[in-house]
Amino acid sequence: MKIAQVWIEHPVLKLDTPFSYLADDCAEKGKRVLVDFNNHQIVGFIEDVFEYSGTIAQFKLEKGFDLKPILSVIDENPLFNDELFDLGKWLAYETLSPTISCFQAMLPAKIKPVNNHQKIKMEKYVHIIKKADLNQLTVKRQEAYNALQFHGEMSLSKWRKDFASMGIALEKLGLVGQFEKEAVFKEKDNFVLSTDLELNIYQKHAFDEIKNSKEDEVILLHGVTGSGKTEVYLQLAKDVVKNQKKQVLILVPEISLTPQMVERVESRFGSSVAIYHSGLNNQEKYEQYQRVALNQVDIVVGTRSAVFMPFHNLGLIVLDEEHDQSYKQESTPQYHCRDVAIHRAKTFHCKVILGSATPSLESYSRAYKGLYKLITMDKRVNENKAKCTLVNVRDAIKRRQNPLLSEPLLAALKARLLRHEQSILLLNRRGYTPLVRCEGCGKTVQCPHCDLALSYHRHENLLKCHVCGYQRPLLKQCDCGSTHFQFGGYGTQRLEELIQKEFPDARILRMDADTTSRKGSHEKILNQFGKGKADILIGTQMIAKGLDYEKVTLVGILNADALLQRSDYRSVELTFDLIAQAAGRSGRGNLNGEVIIQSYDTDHYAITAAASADYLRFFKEEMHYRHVAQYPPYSYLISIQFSDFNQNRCLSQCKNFRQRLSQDGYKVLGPGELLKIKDQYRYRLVLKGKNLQQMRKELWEILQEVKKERNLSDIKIDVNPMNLE
DNA sequence: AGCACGCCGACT
DNA sequence: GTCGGCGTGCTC
Repeated sequence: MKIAQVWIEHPVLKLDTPFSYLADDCAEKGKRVLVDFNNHQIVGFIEDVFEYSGTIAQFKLEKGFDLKPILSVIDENPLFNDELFDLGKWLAYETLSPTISCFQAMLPAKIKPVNNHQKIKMEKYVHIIKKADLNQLTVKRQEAYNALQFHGEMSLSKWRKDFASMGIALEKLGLVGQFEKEAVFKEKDNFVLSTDLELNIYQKHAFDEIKNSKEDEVILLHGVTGSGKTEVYLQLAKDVVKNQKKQVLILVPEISLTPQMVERVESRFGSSVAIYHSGLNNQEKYEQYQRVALNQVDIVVGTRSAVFMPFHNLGLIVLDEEHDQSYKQESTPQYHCRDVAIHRAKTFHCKVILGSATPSLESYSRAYKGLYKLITMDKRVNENKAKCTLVNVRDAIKRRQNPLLSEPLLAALKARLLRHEQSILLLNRRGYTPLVRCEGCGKTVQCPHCDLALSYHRHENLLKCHVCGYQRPLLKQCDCGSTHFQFGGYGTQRLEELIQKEFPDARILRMDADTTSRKGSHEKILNQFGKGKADILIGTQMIAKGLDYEKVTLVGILNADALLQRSDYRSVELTFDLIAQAAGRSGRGNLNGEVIIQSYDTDHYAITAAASADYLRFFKEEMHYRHVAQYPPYSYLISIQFSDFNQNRCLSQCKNFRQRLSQDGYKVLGPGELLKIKDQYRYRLVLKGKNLQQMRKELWEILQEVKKERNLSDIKIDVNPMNLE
């Protein structure tokens, strides 16, 4: 008899092990199955199938549990080949997360091995089921019959449209029958194809260097904003597709997968492109996934999860804006897209290009050490550079100017309005005011579920928690009896109001989590701005990246050092990235750009280096601090976070866990108390050491033991966490 | 996480 | 007598 090892999605998967079921011949590695588990029908994923020579009774004697049969095998063909299967197993160990969660993350929603699996959309088709004697048909019916015979099959809708009543007649005669088929992606055919742009000498140099590099090399392409990296990617991609007959994967952050970008790739490669991003619905994602699985596309452009596409023969991976935070998945499995890309490239023996104007310190230091090949492009294509002005907010306040809109910024805005040019203002805080304080008792209004202040949103007259989403109306009276509240700080809503007051005629668009909550509203706002329907775009960090509008000649960064005040070891790097990226939005066209940076601290190297677009200076300064504190890239971190509504249990389990760690070759920081979120108390340990493999191995072994215990607080592991706030 | 099993209190 | 309270333990 055959026994299948099946991964299931169930809380007992805390012990990350597959369960055994009695299998039939259809059962095969990589297929989904329906099984009975504790009187529940659930979906599982087959790890492997093996022959067992004994009986069920003998099996029970040997292993101590009964064997139930697989109820049904869901898939006709395995969802994974060996490469993808191994990738999933590798990912589970790499991120120390449940194997089934990795398989789930790798597949589009329609075919995830989850319990409430979805229906795949079917479409009706017609084909000939009985050969006709043409002489017995009218001329019109013959036409319809011949057309169908020529095509073999036709979608029912096209059949009905083209041959209406004749079609129905043929069906009634029993000559033509309907059948169902999976809906497939309808290819567009109206591509406006364009040819390659001519590369300048810097682009040509980069192109040649990459083309001539070793087969499985990782290349860091450090190119300033506007240096024309995309054109280099596209021409390399074309080379791989045309000359090597292999596929290319281009990964981009969510935010930069704009219609402009899609258009650009499609104009080069036409219908052989698959686009994969969060804007697609589940059916569309499934269709794109199938196109890749069936080897129908040469190029995939997609966000993080596209790194798991079922390629057959991958020839190149491009990871654009490689420093971008959105490449890290913040829910289980907490993988970094870059790590997966590099791992897959190794199995396919293909090159990886990491591109960025502000590379992550990890990547740049590896390139610096020679582990990656470093290629630099430091000239903008249009050769002009934005003029950068630093405004010290302290001085502005002394001169009785508005701390949010200093005189130089107001003057610059006014000038753009007069010249009909556009401006972008970045304020990394949404809402009206981030703080509401009672004047009677002096308390700030807190979220009842989190250790955080509620933000005031004036349009809806609501107080909102930006972490858990809790909201309530602003009460007229505080518990202490006072009816006076003080509104502190500035959010994007208040900024919008302020600017409208200053410039009553200006057309303003605001883009933040509040105005983009509905699907597609993001694109809508950008589209309007792109078409020149607004003069000023106000937004949070979501407007800092990727936008490329010719008419934008002013970028204002209003609270440049807000991020610096965070305690996180990465906050300086984030500040630099944000400012450098935002500044890169100005003067993309032929007009000269200007950037105004307002900050309390105008001497901090993250701000001055970003203002002068000096990555290397920033890199050296920041590496010095990382070295002193032994933070990445000088060490590796693993965060172990405990959360529980019971504070004592949470803390004691955290402490217990710490006891188990040998601290051999690494340090343990903590338990550190984190802010309460959604009524969950949180404590965290952080491992810090140079030997990641060894830390991971020990942690894996401890987790195997710990997870056998009952009444466990929730444990979340993050290998190489991107933030430690 | 569910859900059965089990052993004690107050009810038609 | 028995209905049901929720502590405990198990799931191929």
